[in-house]
Amino acid sequence: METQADILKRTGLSITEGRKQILDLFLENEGALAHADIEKQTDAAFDRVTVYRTLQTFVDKGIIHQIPTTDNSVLYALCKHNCAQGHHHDNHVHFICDNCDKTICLDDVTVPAVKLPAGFKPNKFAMIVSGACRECQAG
Amino acid sequence: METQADILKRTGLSITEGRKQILDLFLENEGALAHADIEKQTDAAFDRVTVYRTLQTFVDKGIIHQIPTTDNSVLYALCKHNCAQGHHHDNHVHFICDNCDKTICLDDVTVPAVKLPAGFKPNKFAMIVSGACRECQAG
DNA sequence: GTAACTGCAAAATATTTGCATCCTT
DNA sequence: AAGGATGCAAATATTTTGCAGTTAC
Repeated sequence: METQADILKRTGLSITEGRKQILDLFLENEGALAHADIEKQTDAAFDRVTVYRTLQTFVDKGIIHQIPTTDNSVLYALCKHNCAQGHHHDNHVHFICDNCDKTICLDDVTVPAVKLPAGFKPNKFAMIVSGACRECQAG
Repeated sequence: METQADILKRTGLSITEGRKQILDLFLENEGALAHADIEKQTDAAFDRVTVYRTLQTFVDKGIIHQIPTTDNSVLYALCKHNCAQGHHHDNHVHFICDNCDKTICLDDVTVPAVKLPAGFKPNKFAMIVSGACRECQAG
């Protein structure tokens, strides 16, 4: 399994305490993270601005990607498959739990095809399903 | 065809100049609108705050709905089918044009079914397709 | 006339930028 | 040592709230 340091090295980024910790959060979490989650889970050890810049850097390098949400908050999740720099392969379904509010990447569920009206040329597909996740369903 | 005044009357809202004009924008536009679009297209005739409150009121009344976008901006579009108050029926596909940036509700394209892993109980489905829209494709 | 709506001011929140300092390589 | 990364301050942008004045019904 690739560690945080491996990922940083592979993408040509300096290995710093902040990047390691933030990357760890993504590696440990099944769900997606918001900027606020990261501040909270790192106990505000890093400047708010550093978190912004780190997330932007990770997106640029193809380490994480932004997730579209129904409530228009900004969420990020690891790119589990091979995302080249600036070209994300993010064609899996995202699940948002109505109960615990977690956003989960269903990496194995690809977005189904859909037939568009004449004249539309599709390029990228995204799909968001909301409902009860495994934990909240079981509980 | 229902006019802006009809819609306001039907939903029990006072008919004011601002609401009529903002509603007109939605009725005239195929695409979805952002807060900034509305300010621009009304020549800032109304207070920024009024626009925020008007949009919120319309969402509450089921006249418009928020659209999830891949770049996490906030967009609104008319509810063309029957959206009861606080309960939107928004199960059609949204199309975002990579070229002209318009967001279009494909009302006739319903979100396709998808098979989720065991343990997930789906409730609502949303789908966003990006690419070239009719106009940008033709041109 | 009364309740609902609007505008203004201001607060709260979110994001970006510049620059000096510090850390990684 | 050099370039990149961080922290702080501050600028900018976005959204919310309170309240007084105005308008729709």
